[in-house]
Amino acid sequence: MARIMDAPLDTAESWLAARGEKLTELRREVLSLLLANHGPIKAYDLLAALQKQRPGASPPTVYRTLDFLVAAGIVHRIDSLQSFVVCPTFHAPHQGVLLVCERCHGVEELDSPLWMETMRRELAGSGFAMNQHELEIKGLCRNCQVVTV
Amino acid sequence: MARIMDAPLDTAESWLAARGEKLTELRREVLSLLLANHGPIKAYDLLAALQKQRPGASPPTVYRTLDFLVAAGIVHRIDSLQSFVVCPTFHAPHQGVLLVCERCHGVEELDSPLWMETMRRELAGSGFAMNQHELEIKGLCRNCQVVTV
DNA sequence: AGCGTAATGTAATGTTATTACACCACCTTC
DNA sequence: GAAGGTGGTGTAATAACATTACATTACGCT
Ligand SMILES: [Zn+2]
Ligand SMILES: [Zn+2]
Ligand SMILES: [Zn+2]
Ligand SMILES: [Zn+2]
Repeated sequence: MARIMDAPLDTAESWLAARGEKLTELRREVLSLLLANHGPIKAYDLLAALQKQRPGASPPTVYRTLDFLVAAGIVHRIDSLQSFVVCPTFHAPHQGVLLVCERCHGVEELDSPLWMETMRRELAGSGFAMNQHELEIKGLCRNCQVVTV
Repeated sequence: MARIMDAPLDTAESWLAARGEKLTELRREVLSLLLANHGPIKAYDLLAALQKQRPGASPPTVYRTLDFLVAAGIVHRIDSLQSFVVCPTFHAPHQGVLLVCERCHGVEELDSPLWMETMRRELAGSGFAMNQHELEIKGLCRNCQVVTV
């Protein structure tokens, strides 16, 4: 059961262990649901899914777990969608750019440290210290550019 | 009274007229409050301010007006702060980058079309059509870099 | 066993945003 | 100048998103 999800979960477990933290049963369930969703999910949708297997789950249950996973770098919060998505490369140091489609609400993560470094330098010139971990760019994904509707 | 605010309001009026839209009394009051605030303001804080001079104001009053002003390009919504800020250069075509300080929640708008064009091109390479009007970058402003607290 | 900290449960509340429908002002057309 | 359409606003209710505060449990350590 859920065999296909084991690898990322195990990776998360080691990743957390290296930080002195634990992937508890609750966290495992939440992360599993996040992975199963493919793409960003809203906190309350996640809560609804979680409640199917853990009836007592409440908003704090899911928000606490999300906060933890976000702090650990395993999950990213997408401000423009008020949603959460698993980072595809959380186990490796990276400077991801989150490409958020304004039409289908899909999110793609592009790792381009070189590009980020350029931006960082440009902005430093105007006295602003960019946070290199969570850059969110809105636009249209490849699919959504075609359809105008 | 409010003499200093007249110029931007008048500019907004002409700008809207050119689009076939009107700066009604309500919209004028809301925009005036936004201008008076300097920096981003939350919808419900704006509502509270508005209610002082317009007791019947309710959430739809302010959200409708904000939606209108955002659509007209006069106001920007800051996703990461769930706040709204007047665009300092709405009357001129521009491609602003919103530099959002994660500590003091200040927002600075940097107009750098050249830089934006570079980004647009880079991203187009990966099939993503960036929205050039609302790029939001998180980080620390000049003041907040000093203090670590 | 006794203690301290991390994790979770639970109830209530706070904050942000939308829906639905009523009403009015204004403009156009007949 | 009545009828009808549109845009703008009023009002009530509710939905959606997030946090606080406190109780309880799990678990490693002495
Ligand atoms: Zn990532
Ligand atoms: Zn899309
Ligand atoms: Zn602007
Ligand atoms: Zn600052």
